[in-house]
Amino acid sequence: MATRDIYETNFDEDVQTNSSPNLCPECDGRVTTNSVETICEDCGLVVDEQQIDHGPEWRTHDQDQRKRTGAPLTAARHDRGLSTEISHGKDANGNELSGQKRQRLSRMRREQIRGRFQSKAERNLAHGLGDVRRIASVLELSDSVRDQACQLFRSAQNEDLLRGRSIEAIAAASVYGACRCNGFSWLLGEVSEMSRVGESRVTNAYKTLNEELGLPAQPVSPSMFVPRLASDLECPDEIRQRARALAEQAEERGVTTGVHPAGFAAACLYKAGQEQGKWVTQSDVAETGNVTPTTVRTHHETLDELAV
DNA sequence: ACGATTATTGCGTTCTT
DNA sequence: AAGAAAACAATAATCGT
Repeated sequence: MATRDIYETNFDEDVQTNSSPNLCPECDGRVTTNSVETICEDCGLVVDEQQIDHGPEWRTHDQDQRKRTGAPLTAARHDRGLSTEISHGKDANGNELSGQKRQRLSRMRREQIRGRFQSKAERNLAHGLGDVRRIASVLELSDSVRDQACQLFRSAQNEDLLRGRSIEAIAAASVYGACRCNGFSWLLGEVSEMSRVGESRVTNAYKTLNEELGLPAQPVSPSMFVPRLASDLECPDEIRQRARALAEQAEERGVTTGVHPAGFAAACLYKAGQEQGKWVTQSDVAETGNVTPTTVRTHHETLDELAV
């Protein structure tokens, strides 16, 4: 049951939009398509961007599934890596084999290795996608974002990014990456809390994910964080919108780089409240934003300077 | 509760080996 | 190229009003 669940996919109309041109419109150079975007090899121009839609990989995976013949291998491979090797050339007594038998043995060896490899990969995949789905449901992400996270995990596995890392770390990083690419305000620490691995592992995993896959990820901005804090505080719409405007102004002037988005968003909500007569205290917004009143004060000052 | 001052943490850079 | 370390910015803690 879990298996069926894992292999479900959204094969909607948005998958087959990859009618990417073969030549770069700028310099007529060759273009290559990686898992995220299509770029020109000569000038580096991004010809086509995919929104973390790794549809083609589904297809190849499906083809692999169909190509594999014989009984289901799933439950059959519990060898824990202690696997059988089929040797070359000689039989068990060291005698030479006939050509026909050598051919058969060669074929068997090929099949066995292939089956072993696939079962390992699929175990990882099933485990990882399970984690992805679990974390995504805890964070109450939409199905489309969750599926993007699943695609990210598949890409990570295809790119051989799992070796040396734990599956759960990659899974959490995939979820976080999907959040970042869709403008969600979950922080890495919050996502990693949902997994059973340390935050540093998830950080590492996300870092390599970002580098190797070239995610179109944008940093969590304070303005993105305002709605979340506002709903936690049950804030009036008017103040929320004003706070968001404040945050966007500050971002445009470039004073929010490097600051904790929650801290700055909290300061914006505080200032918006002040403008409408007192609404909440510094410590209140600070608490819901998981920052200290000191941080709120600091950013409140910079907001005041901006308004002058 | 807010403001000011000091302490701590985290993180990108730089310097070594 | 990988690791250590000095330096800086952001955040937290503490105290005073």
